[in-house]
Amino acid sequence: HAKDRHPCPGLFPVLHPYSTVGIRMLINSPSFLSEAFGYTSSNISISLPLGNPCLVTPYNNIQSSPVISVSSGHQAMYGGHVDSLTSSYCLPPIRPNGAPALESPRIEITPYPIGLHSQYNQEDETEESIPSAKRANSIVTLSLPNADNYRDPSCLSPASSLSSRSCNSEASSYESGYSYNYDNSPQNSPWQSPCVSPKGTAQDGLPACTLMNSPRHSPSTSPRTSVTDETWFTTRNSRPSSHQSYSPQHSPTPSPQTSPRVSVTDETWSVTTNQYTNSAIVAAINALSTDSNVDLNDGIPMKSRKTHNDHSPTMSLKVEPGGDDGTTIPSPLDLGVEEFQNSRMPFKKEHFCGEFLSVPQNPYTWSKPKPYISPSLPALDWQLPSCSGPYELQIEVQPKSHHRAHYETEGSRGAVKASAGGHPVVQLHGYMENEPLTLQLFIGTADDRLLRPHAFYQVHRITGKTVSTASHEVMLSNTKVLEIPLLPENNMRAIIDCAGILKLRNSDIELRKGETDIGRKNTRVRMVFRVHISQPNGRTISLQAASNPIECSQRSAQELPLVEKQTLDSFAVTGGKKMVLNGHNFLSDSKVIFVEKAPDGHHVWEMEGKVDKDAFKPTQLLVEIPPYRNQRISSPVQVHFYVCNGKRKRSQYQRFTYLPTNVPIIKTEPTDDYELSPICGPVAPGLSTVSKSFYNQQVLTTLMPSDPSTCFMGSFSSCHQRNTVMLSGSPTLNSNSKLNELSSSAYSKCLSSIGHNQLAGVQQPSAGVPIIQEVPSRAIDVPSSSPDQSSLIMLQPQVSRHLSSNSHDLRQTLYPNSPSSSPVPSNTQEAPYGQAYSPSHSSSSMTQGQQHQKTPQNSPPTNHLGSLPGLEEENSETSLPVTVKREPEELDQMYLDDGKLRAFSSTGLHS
DNA sequence: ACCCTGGAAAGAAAA
DNA sequence: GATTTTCTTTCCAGG
Repeated sequence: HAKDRHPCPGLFPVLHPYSTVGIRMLINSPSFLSEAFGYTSSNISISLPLGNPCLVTPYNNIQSSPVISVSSGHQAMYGGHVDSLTSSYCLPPIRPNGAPALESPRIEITPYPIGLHSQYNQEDETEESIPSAKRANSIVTLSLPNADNYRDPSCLSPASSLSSRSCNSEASSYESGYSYNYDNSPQNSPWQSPCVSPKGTAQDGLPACTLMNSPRHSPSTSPRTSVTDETWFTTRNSRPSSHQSYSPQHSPTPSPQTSPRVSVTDETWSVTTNQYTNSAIVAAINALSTDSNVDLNDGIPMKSRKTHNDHSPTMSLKVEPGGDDGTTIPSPLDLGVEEFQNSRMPFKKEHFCGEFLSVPQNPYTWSKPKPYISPSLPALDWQLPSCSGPYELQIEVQPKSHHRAHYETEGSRGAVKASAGGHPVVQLHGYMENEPLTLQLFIGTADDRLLRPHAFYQVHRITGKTVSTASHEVMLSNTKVLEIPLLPENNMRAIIDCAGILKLRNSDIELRKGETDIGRKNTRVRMVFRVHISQPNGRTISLQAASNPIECSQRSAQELPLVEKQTLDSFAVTGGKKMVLNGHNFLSDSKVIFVEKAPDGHHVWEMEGKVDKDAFKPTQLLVEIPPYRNQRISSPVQVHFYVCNGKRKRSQYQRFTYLPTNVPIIKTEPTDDYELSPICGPVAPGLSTVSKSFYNQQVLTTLMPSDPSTCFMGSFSSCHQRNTVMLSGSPTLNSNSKLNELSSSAYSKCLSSIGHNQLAGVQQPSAGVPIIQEVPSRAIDVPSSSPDQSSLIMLQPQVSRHLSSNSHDLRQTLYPNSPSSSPVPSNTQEAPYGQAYSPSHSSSSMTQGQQHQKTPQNSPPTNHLGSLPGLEEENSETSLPVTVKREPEELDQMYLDDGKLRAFSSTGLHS
């Protein structure tokens, strides 16, 4: 029935005729998986339009069997699978205290048609066939904006948001990658969303649960459907934002392959590579461990935005100019909805029906279990090493330090370029197989905290004659990921000329339910590249490399001083030597300020270096290193400096190390430091060593505690252990250095996951949620005094102290340009943040521990990140004093309260 | 007819 | 609470 009537069957909610099919698909399809995860992690609420009988039926079915299993499966996954994870990252030990909590997954059915509404609405708009009643329902809720993907999935009703996500990203990715199994089932789509067990088979309980929410899914799955999706998006978008190039995956056929160079066709590419699968998996994982918590459960966004409301009704689609490549089929987004439909609808329908039916029939389609087998791909906010075993993912050519991102209301501002002209280049070394891989690219943060997807920026796919590299988009959680083929024939090297950067309006993102970051002055990003390499043993090695920071705001790029290079990384405490700084936006009266900060953020010392005004150039400064405050340090002291053009025009902190005079000045210090980074990624030429090392170090400190007992307890420790086991067990990861990396990543993951959990707990207090239960307990506990929390507390305190202790000025000093202005670390990242930022003893100890484990090469001679030699050097040179930082009160607030306001207050803005 | 861009006005938010 | 600054987002216009 649906099929006949609707051009876009996928959108159509009615399932029963195919209910069986739909279920099947759910189970098998990766997309489901992801979705399932997403749901699992967060509360699952299914919103049914009561008025709609059709829908009800399907739902019922779903609920009966599949649904319940979902949660359980989830757990199973966590508990059991973790150990067996193939990839190098570690899964967060999500397992709640006892399993029981999870046991009863709940699905809430809300009376109002929230979830569906959005989709339905669109349909309505698009198609008249939908029953009026239905429409009415849906319409009511539809207010949410479309582009939710980016903006606030959270804002959307739970169902809708989920669906949207899954559709966009994971599902789509699968499509392309795996045969079109999914394509066909427009109808599934709605059901798909829910669940698929990661392992396909495995998880005992994991049957799929199907939520119907996402009408979109279906669409996305099938190429043509994509049209609908796009349509959907467009319609929904409050603004013309249309650009968001959602389309990518939508058009399976169209995909990237078009590029001349790449011989690979979509199918080849995707199929050959498991990547897609991976991405799906990743998405799933993300949903689970990461984002899902945040957005899902709350169905309706607490905060409503004006923008959203406006649009819903409008169909105005922004039309993207053309299909990506000439070859590719225009994606729905690209075409106006109508246009698209006209051109494709017929095709779609047929296709749809046919495919849909066929899917179930063809057992083989589902046969590809690989994805399921290794369901775990690291979430995007996990910290991954850039090299492992023989493999190394390297950014051969770094992007320019400035790239003006475009708004949705603008046209594209082109691809990110390299500073020397041309475009960034990424290469995977050590890969000898003949199978192409997929290089993933997303826009990550460049602040002081751990790398994670940037909430306010998205990678934007650039296409056209000038673009030589094929690519296609996938949405993972709220992050758009560009997938680029890495071909053996190209030496596993890719020229990234197909990636631009889209800026999302701060107001849109900040309204997201789980978003704690603020967009203001948070304009620096990094291009993050990932590759997942399947090993013969079934494992998957995931590598990641992040570019140098890229300033994306027009204004900042024009005004803020930027240090790209410094000729000295360290010098004797006596100072006096001149150092050349290369960068941008230097003024004749620019000042170079050296500062030393205490772990708590206080400025222990601040000194201006003499700038040689005669030698001044807009891109170069000559500064004399000032003498350190303490001429008798016995070990190197880490300080920072920044270029200041005025009150609020400061560069980021650059690292500098003062060396004891009695010790020969070895410049290797910084280098070592740099190398230390868990991310063994080599520094790309032209990189700002300083910044790079800084980042790396952060990660290191944060992520690689050698002694878990010291820093992490409870869940953390367990995580640690688990990781260790995994690592040792994995052949590929045997090298010490690798271990480090892995462990670090594992840690980070753990941390981040914790953060998420907390977040979830905080923000998603809703009792009804099954999956989240674990989260809440943990999250809530943290602030309280439970042993396990110690770890958190340690981390937290630093953070809070850090922030709180600083007066306004301090804060600024600490985080000059960085988003830091948003003192509030997202819950998710707080722990790491704290550690990373203010190296505490614990962190240092961690480092040491690391050293033991690690290869000598990696261990820096002395890396007193946390200690203040100047102050404590006397006694603590070797043995780092253990300082327990606590600010329970603040912590409590931070964790317990949600919202930025809280964070702010607790962070000491008030101070 | 577009796509890029650089500029900059108009708005919004923070100081 | 008013005013000034700073930063963001939307527009324009030229290549």
